[in-house]
Amino acid sequence: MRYWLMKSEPSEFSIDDLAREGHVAWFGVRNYQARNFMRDQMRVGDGVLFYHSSCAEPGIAGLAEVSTLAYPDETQFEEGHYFDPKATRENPRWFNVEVKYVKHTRLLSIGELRACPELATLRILARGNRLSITPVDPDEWNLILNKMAGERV
DNA sequence: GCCAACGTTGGC
DNA sequence: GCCAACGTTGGC
Repeated sequence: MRYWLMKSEPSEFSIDDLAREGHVAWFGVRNYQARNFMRDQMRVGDGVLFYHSSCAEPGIAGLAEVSTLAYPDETQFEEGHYFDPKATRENPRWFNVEVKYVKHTRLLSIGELRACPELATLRILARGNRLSITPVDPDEWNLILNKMAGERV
């Protein structure tokens, strides 16, 4: 069992949307590293920190769980923003898992995460990080869950 | 809107 | 296979 942090712009898809819909196909990832994480390493039941990015209050807003293995991302075959002319059904290039809602949490802002020395290793806090999907260490996961349960300092 | 940082592209 | 140019990400 592994742990992950997955970014989403709440104007596109927020934790509220996930709560309403129950689960979602994580389509549209067009970065090879992020794809490889989904395709090669994600397993059903993996824990997910749901992160709101590019918004007024960036931070971890909830918990989710990987609910399917990766399969070819349908949007690569369809006309539109995510279309990839080099992808074929025989040779798909992009994959997605599905993720299901677990719960809302209090918002752990990026500022609060940064302020915690034990979380300095969190990939999302690394300089210049842009990956939309990053692995989270078990220690980091436990610490973050504890912080969610506690009061903001 | 700015801009640093990074990934991707394509000419050579 | 190098590397400059370009596009994107995302916090501020």
